[in-house]
Amino acid sequence: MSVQERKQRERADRERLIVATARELAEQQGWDAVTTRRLAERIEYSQPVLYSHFRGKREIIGAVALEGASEMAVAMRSATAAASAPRERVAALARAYLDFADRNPAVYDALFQLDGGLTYAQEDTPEQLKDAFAALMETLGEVAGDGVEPELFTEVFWASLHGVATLTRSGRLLPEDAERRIELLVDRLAVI
Amino acid sequence: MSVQERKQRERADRERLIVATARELAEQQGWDAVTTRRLAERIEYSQPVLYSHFRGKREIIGAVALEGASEMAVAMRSATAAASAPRERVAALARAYLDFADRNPAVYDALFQLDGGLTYAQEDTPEQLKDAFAALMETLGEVAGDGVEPELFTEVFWASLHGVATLTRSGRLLPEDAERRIELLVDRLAVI
DNA sequence: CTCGAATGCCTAGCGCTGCTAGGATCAAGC
DNA sequence: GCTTGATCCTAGCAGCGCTAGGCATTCGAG
Repeated sequence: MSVQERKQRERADRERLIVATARELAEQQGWDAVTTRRLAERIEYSQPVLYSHFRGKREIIGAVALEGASEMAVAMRSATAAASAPRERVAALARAYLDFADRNPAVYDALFQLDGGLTYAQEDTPEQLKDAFAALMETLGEVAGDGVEPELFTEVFWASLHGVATLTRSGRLLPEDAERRIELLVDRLAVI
Repeated sequence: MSVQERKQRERADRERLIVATARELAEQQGWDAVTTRRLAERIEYSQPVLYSHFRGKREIIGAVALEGASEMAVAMRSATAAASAPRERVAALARAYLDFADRNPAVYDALFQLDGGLTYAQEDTPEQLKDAFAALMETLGEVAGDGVEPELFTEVFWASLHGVATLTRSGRLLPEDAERRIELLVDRLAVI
């Protein structure tokens, strides 16, 4: 039995290596540079090995996305934990969100721009994604305002942050006014 | 001279044909299906002809984007012209924006998701893009609220709409609550 | 201990992509 | 009538995601 266990462990290790390497490569040179050939070379296996772990490139993106969702949830919760007043918590959340997108563009793309084969906003949505949304809602739910469902409010706030994040990174918004945009969003959307 | 003029005219016609065909193909089957081979076949010329008009696929996407920007500006202006009260104008604008994104997903991608080699928010930004932003600002500038620059407010509102548009289309937001999201955004962001 | 079965991995290759070099064809100008 | 230049095509390059097929190695049964 011990031999089988070792093999399973090694296989799991290799799978983690694939995901970590894909992520690293994507952060360094963008997702376009993450080709199955380059990825295989970096993990020092042949291409077909990738397909014994994942159905294809899409699933590898999905794996990076799930990893990123967990990290993002942690980042947002720890940012909001430090603030006590609701308004400051929301601002801290918004900053944490945009900061994560800024520091981990490839992970952010895997999560919200690319097709990682994941389902969102459904029952079979992966736990990591549900939890990241839950992390948003924990802070945003209490500033939704009367008669507005926390879910709906969270979606709208999230969409706004997402718009700012993506338009900024693609050069469609200039980064200079980032902080002022956050302030405006928080002040207008959140009901204190 | 007349011969040369005819040739120039034919060349311009062919360029329009390329852009129109690329757009059509993208709307029908997505941008991934717009390959230089397929595009060349549809316009009944060989591949290299495309490169005598555009530097590459990216520039073709950019051309579709510029065309789309003009149409979007028209759509937004005609939608807001019908409404008299500021609040209704803003709501009409938001609906027109999201409606355009919904009806012309490939064009919207060319404009705001893909790399069409265009510059945004700069001096050398193409007129069509500046004008589309101007169309937004015409309506949004008057509900920015005291002490908030119309430009900044327009950017934030636009980013929010963009977030809703992209997250909805990629299945990350469910389309059912679309109208309620619009109402919430308008009510909270716009200062009447 | 031996031998067939199963596993793990690699080489090679398919059909596709964006893009380009080089040659054929045809019209314009002297 | 010949040359020159523009126009367009065929053919091909390197790289892409993905997979078929075969070679070792390891495992389990006799």
